[in-house]
Amino acid sequence: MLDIKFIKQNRAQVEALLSKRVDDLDLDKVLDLDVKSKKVTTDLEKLRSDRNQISKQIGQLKRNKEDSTALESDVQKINDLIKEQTEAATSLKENLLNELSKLPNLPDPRVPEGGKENNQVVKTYGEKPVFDFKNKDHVDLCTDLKLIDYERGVKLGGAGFWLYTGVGAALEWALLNYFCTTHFKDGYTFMLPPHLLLNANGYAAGQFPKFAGEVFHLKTEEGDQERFLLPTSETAILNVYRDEVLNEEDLPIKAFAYSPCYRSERGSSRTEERGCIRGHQFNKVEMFHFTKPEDSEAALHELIGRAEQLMEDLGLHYRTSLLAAKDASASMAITYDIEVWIPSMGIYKEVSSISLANEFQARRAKIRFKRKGAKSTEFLHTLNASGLATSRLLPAIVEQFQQADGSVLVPKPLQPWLGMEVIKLP
RNA sequence: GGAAGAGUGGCAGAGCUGGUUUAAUGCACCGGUCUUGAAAACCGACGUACCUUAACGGGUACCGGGGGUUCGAAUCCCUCCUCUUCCGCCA
Repeated sequence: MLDIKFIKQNRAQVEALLSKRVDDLDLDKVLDLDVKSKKVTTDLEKLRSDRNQISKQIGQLKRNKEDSTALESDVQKINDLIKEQTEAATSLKENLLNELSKLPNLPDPRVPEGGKENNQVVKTYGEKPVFDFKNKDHVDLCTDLKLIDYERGVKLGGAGFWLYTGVGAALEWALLNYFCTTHFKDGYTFMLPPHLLLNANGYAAGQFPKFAGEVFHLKTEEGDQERFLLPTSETAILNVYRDEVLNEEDLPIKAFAYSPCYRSERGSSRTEERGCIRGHQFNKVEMFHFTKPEDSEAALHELIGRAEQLMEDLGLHYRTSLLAAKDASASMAITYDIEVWIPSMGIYKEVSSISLANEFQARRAKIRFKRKGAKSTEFLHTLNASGLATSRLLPAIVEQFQQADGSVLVPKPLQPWLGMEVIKLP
């Protein structure tokens, strides 16, 4: 969420930046609501102040056994006004918050305008494999090698689910293990969060109300708190410190988590995304930083470097792009995507998204920190990066490393886990 | 699942028969005096958010969350959440 004060004081700048990602930008609405809301609030506080004062006088009169009925009826009148004003103030504040949370984050000046077509490739690693035989797509490869059972997966979970079996399950697990071990060794705090999150966490992360349709909601019995299945562990990690004030020396906090990601993906299934390119459940290791504002730029580069290193260790051909304003998530100031080459599709598919939110997420989740000796608190900066999403890597690995005889070479770092260098046809 | 108890400022802990308590007191932290320095002692400051003011300052809200009673709620009532202890069930 943006700071209404900042919008007020830097209107021209905010308009220039936001128009990169919003077409019909109209700041008048929020600014107007803010003025009205402040006016009503000030009036209301004055009334309350009056009431508090008179009530004290009543207390004094009562203690002295004197008559206070005149004052009591005065307060009664004030209370009627307070009731009216409270309703007005509440509704104005709600509207303001509502309008304010519709605004996306201010894009970083480096971010190109417009949509996808303006994404800038900033790095390419490796080369597209050239096959001197008829290469298969990952669905055929996974089926022939008995890595994934698509049909029985659908039997279990319905469309959009698959079942890892045998070496396939081991390969997926090896990837997750490799990533988690790497982050753990590098001093990141390992977190295994609950997969069912309270709705409050969805609001703080900005998923709700806008993207409420994209997650699985859990119907609960009356009286229970509403929960949803996490769409990414980013939602969980961000909320770990929700409503807290951290000390300067606690920062930076570098954490990572593994969880399946559950997404409803309504209306987004496409034939070219068969197999496990897009499903309702996929595995992802997520890195997260909470930093002081002055340290967030360095953290962004650390995260990009880490995600790229994992790709390079696996030997996969990929590219890194700086996303254009409209292609990136609205809460982020700047986002880089790492995309892996899927030979059968002839395109690159996202396996990591590395983003800097600045204080946008922290403001919404109320995560602050206090500098040593400082009087007041500041919002900290948050960054997140997949490191990495495995369910798209497995298809990339089998496709990029397939051999003429139908076997697949296992990337070096995974060989110890699997106990094999080649996955052969059964 | 059943029963009982409890949730107060960084921590501990009063207040909880409603109104001089603006949330006492202690500890911690911070500033100062003293000291060669430190400790001790003493003095002072010491929550968060928002509104208002050029500034000093003033105001409002917050005692787990929400709602209610009242002129007035940390204090009374309702409800939800969390924790502790005991019983039951259980991977």
